[in-house]
Amino acid sequence: MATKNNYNEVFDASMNILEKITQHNAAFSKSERKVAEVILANPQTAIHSSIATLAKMADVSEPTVNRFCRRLDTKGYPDFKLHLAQSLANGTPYVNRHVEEHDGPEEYTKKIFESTMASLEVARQSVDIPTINRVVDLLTQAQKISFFGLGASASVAHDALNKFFRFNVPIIYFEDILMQRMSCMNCTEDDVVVLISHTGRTKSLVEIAQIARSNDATVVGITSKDSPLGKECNLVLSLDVPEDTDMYMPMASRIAQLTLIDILATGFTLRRGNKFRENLKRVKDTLRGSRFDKKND
Amino acid sequence: MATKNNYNEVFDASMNILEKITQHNAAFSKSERKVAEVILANPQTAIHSSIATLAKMADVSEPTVNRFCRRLDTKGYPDFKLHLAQSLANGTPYVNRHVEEHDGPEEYTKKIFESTMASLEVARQSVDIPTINRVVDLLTQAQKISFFGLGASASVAHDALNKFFRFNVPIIYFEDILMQRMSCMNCTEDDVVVLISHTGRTKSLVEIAQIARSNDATVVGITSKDSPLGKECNLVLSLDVPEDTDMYMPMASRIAQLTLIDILATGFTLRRGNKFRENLKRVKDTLRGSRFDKKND
DNA sequence: ATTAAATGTAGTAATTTTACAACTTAATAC
DNA sequence: GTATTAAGTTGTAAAATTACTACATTTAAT
Repeated sequence: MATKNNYNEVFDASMNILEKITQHNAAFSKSERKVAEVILANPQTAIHSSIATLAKMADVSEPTVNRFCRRLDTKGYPDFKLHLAQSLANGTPYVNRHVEEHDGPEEYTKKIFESTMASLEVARQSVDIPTINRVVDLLTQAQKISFFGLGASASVAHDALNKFFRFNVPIIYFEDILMQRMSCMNCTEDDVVVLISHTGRTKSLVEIAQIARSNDATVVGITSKDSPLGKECNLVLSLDVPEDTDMYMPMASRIAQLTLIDILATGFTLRRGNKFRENLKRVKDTLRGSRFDKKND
Repeated sequence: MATKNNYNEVFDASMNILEKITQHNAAFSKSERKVAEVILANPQTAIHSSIATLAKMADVSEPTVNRFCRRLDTKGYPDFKLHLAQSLANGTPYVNRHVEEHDGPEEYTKKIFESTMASLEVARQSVDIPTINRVVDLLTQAQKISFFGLGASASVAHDALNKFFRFNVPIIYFEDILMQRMSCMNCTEDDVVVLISHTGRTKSLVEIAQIARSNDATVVGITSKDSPLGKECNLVLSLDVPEDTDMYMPMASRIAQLTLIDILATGFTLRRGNKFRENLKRVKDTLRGSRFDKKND
């Protein structure tokens, strides 16, 4: 029981207290709302104030502030301050992170960095570790690995090619739909096909999944679990990243997918051990010839 | 002088307290080190403990804990707890983020996500906003935009193609070195060439920069400022992301580059205004035909 | 052996929390 | 419509917890 509570505590800590305050607003009493306003107006001041100062600022009594804290599932005022401090630490994630029309370069740069980091955090929490482990297992045992994606996900597949190519394993990558199909028709049961699609609704990718499976290949989907593509896959690595629909471009999901590729590549090298690490180093060294030496410029 | 102190305070605040503890280790006294150990061993417990409990855990007296806090430039124990809470909120960035040989899937997944987020934070702080603004300016006025990269940066260029293609502006993208060269020979002064390279030492890319400039095109480098490539560019967008050399693969830098592409694309649409937004929506709508409808599955 | 630094003890000050009383509001009966 | 009561809200004052200060003691260094 103590463990369970502890877990919940951690979970709550990851949730933003400031958002919680705004959401909880209706359930507050008149005086509690006064406290909420003062805190939301200047959270930075709040964490450096004592309960007495804050009570004065909100023009309420000290116990009211205390009751306010408890209503938000904190142990009391000091605990509330701790939660508040954590919320403020995460690059002010309570403010609107969506880019707006009148935003200048400073604003949109900040917002995009922050929303990207936020979606990585979400992705991290949603990703299923056992599945990652199984996929790494499959990849290390595969005789041939294919990476296919279309549109924005094509560049993710491209990146996967770049990474896995260094492992000295046969890697297949095509942008062309027909080539992808033909390649899958030649699959065997020792092959792994990784299909990348944020929505999981791209028709030709779903078809490719079917072709690959009918040839006994193992199909891994980096896509949404309940999508048509997801249903056709042997294993699905899903990333619950809320997509920024404002911009009509997949941004956050693609970064999360790339990070997942990094993770798979890392898992791959770790599984293969030191011998393979040396191989990586050798591949890197061969690139030297095409580069300017660091010391000669 | 007051300003300078203020700046340092801001700097210190943004700096992780846990890292500060480890770095400061030499300056601690014997008992203070005991306190440091207890906190580093279990920071989550520390923020929920009173000064008395913590003192007992470290087997020292309460004032020692208090002195320990002050030595780290905090006002006292409660203030220290606030800083500690903030540090823990940022995805525990104090722990060793480098993947190690014996790491299991849970560990390396966590570490890669965290190090990716951390490098985005570093990138965000290092990026030069006025340069971004100028690059967006150039891109909106360009008659033709080219994106070139090699190796790992090729997929970044690929991604840029995907994004900017939707803007209905002539976009050039080649993976082939010779095609890149030929393309640059046909440049005019209204063209913008964006070259992507983490190291900035890839010979053929430097040559391409020279060719493009000799044809009066504007060359933008997403690369390191002092690199051979950087020196050949009209404008350089540098991202000071410390690369993970352990894995012999560029990971963090590429994510930062992609985020930068997102930012440029966003800046581009914002500059072009609403008329262009509609165009984006149109491009997105045409994709519908190749997709399974969300309601029909 | 002397001095400076480090650590702990005990008392004090600050802060938070609790218990209870006063007040407000809303609902029901008259 | 007014009185009555009950539930909920807010504040006061005292208790409990927590953190801090001054000073004494110990430890280490020269």
